Amino acid sequence: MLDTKKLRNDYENTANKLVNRGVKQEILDTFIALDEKRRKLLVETEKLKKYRNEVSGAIASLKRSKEDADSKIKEMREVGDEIKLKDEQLQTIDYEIEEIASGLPNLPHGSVPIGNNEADNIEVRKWGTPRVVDFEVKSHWEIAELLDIVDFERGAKVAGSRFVFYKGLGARLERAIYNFMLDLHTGEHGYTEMITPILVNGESMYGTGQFPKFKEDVFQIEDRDLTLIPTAEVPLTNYYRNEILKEEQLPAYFTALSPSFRSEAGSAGRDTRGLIRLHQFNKVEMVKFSKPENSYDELEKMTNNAEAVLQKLNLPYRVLALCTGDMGFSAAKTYDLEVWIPAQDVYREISSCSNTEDFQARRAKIRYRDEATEKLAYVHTLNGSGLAVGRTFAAILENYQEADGTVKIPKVLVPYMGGVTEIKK
RNA sequence: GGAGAGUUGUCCGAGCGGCCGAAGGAGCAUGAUUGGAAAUCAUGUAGGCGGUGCACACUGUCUCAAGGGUUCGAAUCCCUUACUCUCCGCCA
Repeated sequence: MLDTKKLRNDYENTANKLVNRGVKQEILDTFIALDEKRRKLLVETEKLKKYRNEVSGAIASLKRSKEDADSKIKEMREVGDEIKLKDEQLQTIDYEIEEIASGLPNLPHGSVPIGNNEADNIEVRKWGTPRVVDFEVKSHWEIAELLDIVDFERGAKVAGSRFVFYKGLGARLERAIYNFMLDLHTGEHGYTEMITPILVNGESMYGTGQFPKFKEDVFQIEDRDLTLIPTAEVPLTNYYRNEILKEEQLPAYFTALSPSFRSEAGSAGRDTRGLIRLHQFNKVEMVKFSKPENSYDELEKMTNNAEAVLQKLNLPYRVLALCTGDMGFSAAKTYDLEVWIPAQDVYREISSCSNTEDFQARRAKIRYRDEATEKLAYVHTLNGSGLAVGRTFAAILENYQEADGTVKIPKVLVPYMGGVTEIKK
């Protein structure tokens, strides 16, 4: 949730930034008008309530001294009706305000490049050199089918399109990849491993910003307030929802492997083949809770943590700073990691690391007690993939393929593969 | 799934329809004491949304799981939902 006071107190500037992120000016104007209306009504209502409280007190003392209070009670009946009426009006306005406010995206950090779409993202750095080979590289799905380690057809039969079976050494490789990632983050980067609920309630989805705006992007359980998580960011960030943390608990680092479910509505025809865009995929997620003054350092560190995975796997990648037009709803700043996919001759997103500042914390009411000021303040929350496992699997197949389709296992994964050094036909 | 008990502040815990934003304790903060600490004593210690004010602040209102209801007035009575615990059933 945006701090809507910013809109009230610094309208010009804030509105500008929001318009840059695609919010319509009229919506903001409506918001301001409603906000003013609300405060006026609130003052009126509270005056009435004050009066009621005073008279109720008087009635109480009359009753105690056994005096007659009937006329006052009668009057208060009318005041009560009036209060009820105004409260209802207020509730309607509150609802309208909430509807607008909950749909407003986060404000970009000052360091975020201004731009409209992914073409305006800035490459921050590049790591590794794509391998030069003297044979025609195959796509990862060709390799996977050749080696019989991913079964796309039966995935479609059993569940539907965009679902797969990993099979044999394929399943083993997937498992090796995420165990490697988890060990790295817990062992060297200081994260606490979690296994989270995979179904969460609507309040959690609201807390991280998926609801109410992005309901059509997820799978929901019929007739129950349960949604399949689109990312472990949701349960991990909501872990501390409605809580007040002690300052010494910060920063807190969590990591979790989980399947992630995305309905991918609207992306029909894109990446229909292979492992890039599935309805269900594994992802190792990193989430941090930080004091506001440290959150941007934490973002850099988290991004480095994700990069470490790619470096140890020796997969070429680049880091992008997303521009204002390409960032997600909740983010104040985002770095995307893109891994080299040789068959398509492109870099493809494999991780996204964001600082949401207090945007999610405000929605999810995650605060801490600042010991210096003794005041409560919202924590900053960060999330990043460390990494998307399926896409890592695809990148390994493509970058480690031999002319005959054999795939060498990256050195760091061999122990996780029980000593297997290559997957061949 | 059935029956019962519960959910109060940072935590534990009391609470009669009005004098309850809420006893008591713990924790924390400040001060006294001490060479210093422990112990002891004293004082203070919720948040949301508004209003006035440059600000320190002052002030109104709301909040006792959530949402409704009864009432002049609800932590307290009624209803619904969620969660926790105990017993039974079922189950990996």
